[in-house]
Amino acid sequence: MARAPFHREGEAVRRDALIAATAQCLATHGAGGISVRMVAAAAGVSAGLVTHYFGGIDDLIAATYHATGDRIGALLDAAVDAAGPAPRARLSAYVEANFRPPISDPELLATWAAFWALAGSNPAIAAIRDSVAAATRAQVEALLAACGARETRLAAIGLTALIDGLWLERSLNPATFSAAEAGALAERWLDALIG
Amino acid sequence: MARAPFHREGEAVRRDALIAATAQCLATHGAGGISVRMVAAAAGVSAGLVTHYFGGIDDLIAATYHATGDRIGALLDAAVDAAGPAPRARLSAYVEANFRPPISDPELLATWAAFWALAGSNPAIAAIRDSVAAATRAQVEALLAACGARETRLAAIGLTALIDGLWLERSLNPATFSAAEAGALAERWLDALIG
DNA sequence: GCCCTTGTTATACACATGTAAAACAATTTG
DNA sequence: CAAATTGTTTTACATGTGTATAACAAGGGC
Repeated sequence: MARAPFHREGEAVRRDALIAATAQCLATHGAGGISVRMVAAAAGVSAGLVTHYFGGIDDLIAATYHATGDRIGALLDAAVDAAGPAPRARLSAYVEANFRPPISDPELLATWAAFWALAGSNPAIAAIRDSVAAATRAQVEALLAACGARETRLAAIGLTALIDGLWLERSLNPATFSAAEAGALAERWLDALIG
Repeated sequence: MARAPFHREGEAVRRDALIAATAQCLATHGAGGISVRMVAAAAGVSAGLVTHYFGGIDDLIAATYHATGDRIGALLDAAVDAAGPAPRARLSAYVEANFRPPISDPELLATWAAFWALAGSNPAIAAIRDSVAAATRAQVEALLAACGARETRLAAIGLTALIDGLWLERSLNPATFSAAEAGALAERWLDALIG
C-alpha cells in the first residue's frame, strides 16, 4: 500500500520526539495504558522507530525517565542558584520550585507518578528511581546541613517524603490544596527539621 | 479435554479469593502487569469466574480497592481505639499504626501504590481514591482538632502527605529508612502541626 | 440412585501487543 | 540525472488480552 510521506530527520530529533511523546502518554494513560503504537502516534512516526532508536519500549521508558529526571534536576538547580548565597533562602527556593510551574504542572507530576508505578515491578526502572531518589536526598542533605540542621539524613528523608506525598496528591486531585498551601506546609516542616 | 476437578463454593468465598489474588498480583506485578488469567491462577480458579462474579477485571480491581481500604481503615480504627481517651495518644497511635505491620508490610504498601497508579487514568478508581482520601483526612482532622491543632484541614493534608510519601518510599525501597525512623519523623511533624 | 440445580471450566472470538526486518522513499553525492 | 545511502514505513509474526457462553461436574434433595 502507499506509504505515508515523511521528512528524514537526525537521530537526536527522533529520539527527543519519542521521549516527549512517551512522557505525554505516561501522563495521560498511566503506566499500564502505554503502548508502542500509542507513543509512535503521539510522536507522529511509525511504531518501527521505537525499536529502531531505543531497542524496545522498556528502553524508551527508561530513557524518558532519565530525561525527565534531568529536566526536574535542572529546574531545581536553577531555582537554588537563583536564590543567592543565603542557606535558608536556597532551601526555601528548592522547596518552592517543587510547587511552581513547570514542576507542579499536572502532566509532569503524572508522568513522574507513572515512573513510581513502574518502579514497583520493573527492576531497570527501580534502579533509575533509586539513583534519582538518592541524588535528590544528597542535594537536600547538603542544603539542610548548610542551614545547621542535625541528623540531615533523616531530615532529608522527611522533607522529600512530604514533597513526594504532596506531589502524589496533586497529581491525583489538583483541587485538594493550592500550590501556595503546599509551599506553606513545606516551610513549616523545614522550620521543624532545622529547629 | 478433561476438566480440572474443583469444589463448589459459595459466592462470598469465591469473591474473597479473587480479591485476595488481585491484591497479591497488583503488589507483585504492578498496575500494568495484572491480567485476568494471572489473577485467576493466583486464586486457583479459571478465568471465567472473574467475569462471572465481578462483571470484569475493572470491577474486580475496584472491589479489591474497597476491600483493601476497609481493611486499612479497620486497622487504623483499632489502633486509635486501643490508645485510650488521651487525644495526643490517639493521634500518635494512628500515625504509629501506619508504620507497623500489617499496614507497613511491603506487599500491602505495594498494592496500595498500584491503586494510586490506576487512579491516575481510571475514573472509577480515581473516584474511590478521592473518597478514601477524603475519609482519611476527615478522621485525621478530628484527631488533630482533639489535640488543639488550628487549621486542621491543612494540617490533615500535611500529615497524610508525609505518611503517603513515606509509604511510597518504603514500597519502592524498604531499605531507605526503618519503621521506627518513619514514626519518629511523623511525631516530629505532629509536634510542628499542633504547636 | 437418580434428577435437578448451579458452580465452574474450557473454548472461541476479536482485538491488542512488542518486535523484526523487508521494502520503499527522502535526500545527498557525483 | 542516476546511483548510493540511510531514514522510515509497513507488514508479518507469535503471543497475550478480556469477555461470552456452551458444556460439564459437584453436590444436594427426594
